[in-house]
Amino acid sequence: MAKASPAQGSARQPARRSGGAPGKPGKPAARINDLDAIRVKYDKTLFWFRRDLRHVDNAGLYRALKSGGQVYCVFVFDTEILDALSKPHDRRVEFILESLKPLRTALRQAGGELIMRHARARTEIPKLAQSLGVQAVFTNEDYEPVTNARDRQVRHDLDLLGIAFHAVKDQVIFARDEVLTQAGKPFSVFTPYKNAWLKKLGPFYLRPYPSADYLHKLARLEKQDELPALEDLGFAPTNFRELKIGTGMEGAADTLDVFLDHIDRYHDTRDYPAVRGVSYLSVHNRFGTVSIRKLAGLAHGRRSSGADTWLSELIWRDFHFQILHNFPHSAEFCFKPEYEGLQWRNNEAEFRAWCEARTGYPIIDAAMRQLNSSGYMHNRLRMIVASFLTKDLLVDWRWGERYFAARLNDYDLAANAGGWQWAASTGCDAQPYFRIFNPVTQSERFDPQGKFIRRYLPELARIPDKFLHAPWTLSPLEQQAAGCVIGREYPAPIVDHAGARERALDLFKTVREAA
DNA sequence: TTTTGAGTTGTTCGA
DNA sequence: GTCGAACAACTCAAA
Repeated sequence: MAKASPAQGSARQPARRSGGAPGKPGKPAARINDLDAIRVKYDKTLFWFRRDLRHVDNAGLYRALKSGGQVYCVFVFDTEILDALSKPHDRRVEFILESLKPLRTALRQAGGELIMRHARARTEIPKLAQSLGVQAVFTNEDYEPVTNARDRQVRHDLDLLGIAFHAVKDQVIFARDEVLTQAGKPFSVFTPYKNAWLKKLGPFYLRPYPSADYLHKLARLEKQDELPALEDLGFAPTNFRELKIGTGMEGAADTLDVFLDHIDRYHDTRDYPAVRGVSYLSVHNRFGTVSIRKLAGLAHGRRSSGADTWLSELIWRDFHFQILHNFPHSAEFCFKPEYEGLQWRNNEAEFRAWCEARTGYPIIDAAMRQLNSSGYMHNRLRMIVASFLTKDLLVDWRWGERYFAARLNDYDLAANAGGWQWAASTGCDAQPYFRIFNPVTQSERFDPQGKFIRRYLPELARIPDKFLHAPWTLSPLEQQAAGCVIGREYPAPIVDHAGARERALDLFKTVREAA
């Protein structure tokens, strides 16, 4: 790698780069994605871990290590984030804690240390940077409005202290404005975005950042920070341990190994929640315990229909990130403004029934039990329950989005809001409003033997397969025989789908006519 | 500027 | 049971 003097190319020297005026679309600050573009040298830097809990192939950590002498590492349990969670039960806090342990071990084995803080990150980072006497803070960039605002403030406050702030692309292949239409505008339709994404992809973008090769540059610390206990953070244990979710890089690697055995069948098996068809890597993507470059590289190199379909899902992830960045209102408002006029029914009791798995539709209730008991829900089921809430019950997609936000281990604002708006037909590239999932048909098609339903709804164990998807169609006598009387052991359907479908079509029609 | 082709994941109805 | 059409035109992106 060519060594460049700090003076070289000072016009685009990242240390002096401004954060950009908030709200002003203009030209985004340049990002350093180039392995050879590291020009600025520092004596001491601080690397701030966030949703990138790995020391291998970590772009920001690599840049920090290559940029100078000693690198301190910190993880902040950000009270601004933790206080927004519903305490005291949140499996994600446990996932993070468990993933920090091996990360810290790896840093220690290389002679470094992971500084731990439980504080407001936006004030703690400048404070820590100053007390350590570093010249720069490195981190991997985030794409959500709230984290963007936090990072702008950190950048500003560090600037006042004369400390540089470098936010590096790490969690996506292409960020923000890297894939644009020929007119230079962001895509809002997935397929042309995907085509442009694939066209732009080259080995360069899949190359790993060899951060692990430079850990000898980690700064030594006299004092070792203890990991906070769950209770110190204001949380109590959940059933997280029983779930046996692999954590840290090792958990991600194990999960990936299993997936690679069946990735070529992904296209054919991914829609069946009773089958191990999907990757189960979403939580690792969320917390960065695996590198997206590694995943995309594996999928791209595989050349099977299964791998291609899975790569599409990874591209969807980038797509949602860039949509949120370019259309930040879409996290809270309908992407298509005319749909703000929808008169949602928003019946609280029906919403509670949906949350608590009491809708009387087995596939919906089984899915919601999976979510409530594990923090995970199969992708096909996410679509089915989202369609049911927004179309059958006519509950505002934001209610469902917030509920998922509170429960999903892999929750990510960009993908979650995008997915809900897709299901509600209010989003960019959403499904047509008349495409309304039939919960019984979907159940019959994707859980034909009811294996998934029976796993989560033992009260339906003895209902014959044929009737499992719509148990109310069983005669009262047969219900008795199966030990499951509708209205007693299992609720009657909260709504008649055929009628609800007509109701939804009418409602969406009023908006279209008003537009 | 105009034209053209295409658009994640579905359902229902009637022949 | 199988198949095509209707659902609704509309907007995006590229040529």
